[in-house]
Amino acid sequence: MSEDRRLAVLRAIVEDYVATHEPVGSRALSERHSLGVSPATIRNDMAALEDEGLIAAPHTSAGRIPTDRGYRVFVDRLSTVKALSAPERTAIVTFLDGAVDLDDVMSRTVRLLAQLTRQVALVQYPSLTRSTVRHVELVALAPTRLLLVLIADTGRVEQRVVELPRAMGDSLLSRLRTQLAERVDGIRLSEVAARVEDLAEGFTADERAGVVTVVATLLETVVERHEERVVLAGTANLATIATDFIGSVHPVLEALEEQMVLLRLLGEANEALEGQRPTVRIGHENTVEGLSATSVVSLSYGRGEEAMARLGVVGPTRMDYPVAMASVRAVARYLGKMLAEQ
Amino acid sequence: MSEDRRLAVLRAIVEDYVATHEPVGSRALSERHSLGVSPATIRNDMAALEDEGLIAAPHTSAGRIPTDRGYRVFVDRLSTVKALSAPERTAIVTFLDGAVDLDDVMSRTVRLLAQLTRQVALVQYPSLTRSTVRHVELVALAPTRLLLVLIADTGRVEQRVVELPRAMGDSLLSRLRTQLAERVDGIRLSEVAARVEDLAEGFTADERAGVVTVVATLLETVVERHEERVVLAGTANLATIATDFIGSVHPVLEALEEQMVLLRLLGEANEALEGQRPTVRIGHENTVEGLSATSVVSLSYGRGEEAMARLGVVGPTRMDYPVAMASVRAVARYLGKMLAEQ
DNA sequence: ACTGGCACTCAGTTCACCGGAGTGCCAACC
DNA sequence: GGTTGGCACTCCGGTGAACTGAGTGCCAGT
Repeated sequence: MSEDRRLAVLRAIVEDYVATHEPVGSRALSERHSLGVSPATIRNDMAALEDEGLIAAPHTSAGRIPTDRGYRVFVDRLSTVKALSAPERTAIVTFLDGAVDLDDVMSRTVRLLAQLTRQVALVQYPSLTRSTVRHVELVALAPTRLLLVLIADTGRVEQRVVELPRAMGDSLLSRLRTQLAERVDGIRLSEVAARVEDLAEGFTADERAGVVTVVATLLETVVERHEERVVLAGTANLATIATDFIGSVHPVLEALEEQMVLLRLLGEANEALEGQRPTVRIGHENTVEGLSATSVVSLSYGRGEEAMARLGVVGPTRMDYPVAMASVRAVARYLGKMLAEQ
Repeated sequence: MSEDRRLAVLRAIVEDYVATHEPVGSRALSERHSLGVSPATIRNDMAALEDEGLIAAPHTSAGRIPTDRGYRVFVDRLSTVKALSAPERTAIVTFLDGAVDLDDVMSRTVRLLAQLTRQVALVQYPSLTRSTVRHVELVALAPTRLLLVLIADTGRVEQRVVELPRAMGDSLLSRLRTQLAERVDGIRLSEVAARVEDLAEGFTADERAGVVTVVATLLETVVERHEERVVLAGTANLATIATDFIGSVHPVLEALEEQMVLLRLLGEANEALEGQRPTVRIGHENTVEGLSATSVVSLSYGRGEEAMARLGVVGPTRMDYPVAMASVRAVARYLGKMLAEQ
């Protein structure tokens, strides 16, 4: 009993099951795939695969369905990330070009990915800490109130209202503005803290209270995990495949409404981008409660070599992994390219 | 046969049906409500209500359920918008206070409303055209590239990258900045166009090309319907009540993913705020395809007298209208108050 | 090592049956 | 005239028996 054929049988089972959503039996397999052996032989292989824990039968006289471990083997050893078709690639380009600002880019990207994969898509905003400051602006709203606007080179804009302990004159404001610009424009967000900690020293005792407040707000903006924003689309795709989820769509939808959960699903952005294969987390490998029947395919995107954030799709374990992986990779690449051009 | 009692029967039917989700019969009614008459009499009333088209029987020997018209009468004539309970009111305050910026306010508001009503909640961003300009800022990104940042008094920030036909010097840039600030700071967005149309006249022929580009981008930012942003939460609540929707949740989720649809659902913000009762659109009254089995309860919110945008909830026709209306009103009021303080 | 044959298992469907909830109507009552 | 109890009728939904068919596991033969 050759190892090769057994894996071929596993692949056939995964492919058929993903296509039909029904347990697949030995006869159907021998008819639809050219395995060159009879159903009886396939049954022997299936028994072996079942012993290995790669497939399972929902009940005695039904066909087999892949287990999470079966999908794992399929993803790791039996599938290649194929390229997208030409129409799909042009779809990506036409869909994403013409976005007017970062919000627009993100929302188009997530909808595109949902449409390509027919799954729920997630896209994380470019990480603030991994980008650089394009400009920091202070706008006077009232005598004791400023608006602090931080613009990152990815196009991302963060703003905070600053309540000053006392009024700040125009001249102080413009000096502060200049000083801030000198110190942080063009600097990586992660280094901003170090650059501004002694900023107040250049000001008189009178002025310091206001300056300190501004600096504190700036640090807050830079550090905060609020930076990690994730947008999501395609929840309607959950409904069509609801039958898979044992307890209906509810727990899944619920989990997906939590930003924290989305972040955990996507995982950490890794530094090296080149040659990355999408990360696939299958079923129980996923530690988020309520999502143990789903898989996540995700990948970092970024400019050049450097990862900025992640994007991916969430779907039932019996999703079409090759398509999902190909789409995720293609979209991540194009998005990275777009952000680099900005 | 008194009109009053017939309406009391209708009210009882609506209330019971909303509570149990099951057709309600005459016996159950006489037991659970003190109508003071026997089931037989109630049956007579029910027959009359059915003739009027306010209730219907799913089949011969079942109880009755309200029709869309029945809900209409219930909402218009039989229900008052009761005040929220004290814990609910404190929940609103604690939930919304501590938001750091407008995005945060919007996302907290929509989640709050979803939680209070256990429905899908919608909140529209404060309309740009109805607010005033707090500040317009130009940030040089590159010799031929500017970032135009428009900050509205609601805290809303819009940004656009401007590609200049030729490089713009520092002095021109700062003159342009000053001129812009003079003309539009503190002005209603709707009047910005009129204020800047002749801006280029104050510049030399050389300078004009750049100025015109900036002005054009500003107008685009101000006019665009892109301004109408709607956030949504609570889609998980759809799943628990999925049984109501004939064709499952799918068409509903799909419709809710379209921004345009959300806007149509919420409707136009009306000018007068005071004493407003939430607008209720019931079942087929709703023209959006795929949502003919849902109702929408919505209301304008704003600062002082003036409406800025709308918020509301979407749910099955058999939702608890009094609760939905009360929650929508309370949240709209508090949100208006918060934005006024900014 | 592969194959055909065969007995066995078990989900899902169909069908008939029954109980219960609810109605509509009628005759009696106040 | 409005209200009530009584009663025949309808029809949904649940239960259980019988049947079908897909699929398996195993064995003996090649």
